[in-house]
Amino acid sequence: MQLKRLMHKRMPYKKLPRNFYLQPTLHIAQQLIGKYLIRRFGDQRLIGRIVETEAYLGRRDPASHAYRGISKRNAVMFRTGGHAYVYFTYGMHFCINVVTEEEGTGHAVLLRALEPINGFELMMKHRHLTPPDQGNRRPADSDLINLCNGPAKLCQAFGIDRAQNGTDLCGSEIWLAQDAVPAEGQRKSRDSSGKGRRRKANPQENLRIRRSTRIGITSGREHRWRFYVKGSPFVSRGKPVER
DNA sequence: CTCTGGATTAGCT
DNA sequence: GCTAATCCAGAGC
Repeated sequence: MQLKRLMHKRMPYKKLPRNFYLQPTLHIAQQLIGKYLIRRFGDQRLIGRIVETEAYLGRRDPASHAYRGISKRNAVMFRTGGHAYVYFTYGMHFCINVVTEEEGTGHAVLLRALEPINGFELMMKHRHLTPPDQGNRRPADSDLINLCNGPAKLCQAFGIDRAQNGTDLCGSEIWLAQDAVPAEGQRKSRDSSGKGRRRKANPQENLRIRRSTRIGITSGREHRWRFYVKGSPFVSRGKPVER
């Protein structure tokens, strides 16, 4: 399989503003599909396109770390939307959430998988996938697919750990972005061809977004609060809980 | 204080 | 398909 879409074309990215993160969490979880996680790392940028998310709805969600209220571990979840909640799990892994909605709600969206867009070599190095003597070779497709296809994998690839917990995503270390598309009024074409086909500036227009139950949830009735791109080879391998 | 199991992954059968 | 690896938050006593 040729992963030609991995060739990174220079494209302007627009950082998502604070207001984006203050919308309803389920809406954000879906809207994040197709957007980008970007980390400034030294003099380069690691970029991944989000292909899988899960919503966690604070105090009313038994599967959420915020279910039992604020604590030392989850305090960042209760900040205002647009912060990064990074937690440590299974004794060795980190996962990153985007905190959403108003301060005090404890809502968040887990980033579960990314399509690597830029910075493969550094991602591979972080993931310990770089063969020592083959630095300049093009990575194998299987390695690219394995870089960010899980919540802990993408954190490792992006070098995200405890130190990034609480990072303001409206800052300049880690942020989320969308493709910068021309505003409606600035389009060149007048489209007077009579077709009447109005093309909307929608970054998700070519994506087949599906939803399912969340992965790895074993307590309570599970909700269909997971969103992913159908058919993407970059989605994680976890299985939805069906019960 | 001790105990349990987890928003996971890699490696093996 | 199964499970070890390895920390620690939260629960229970």
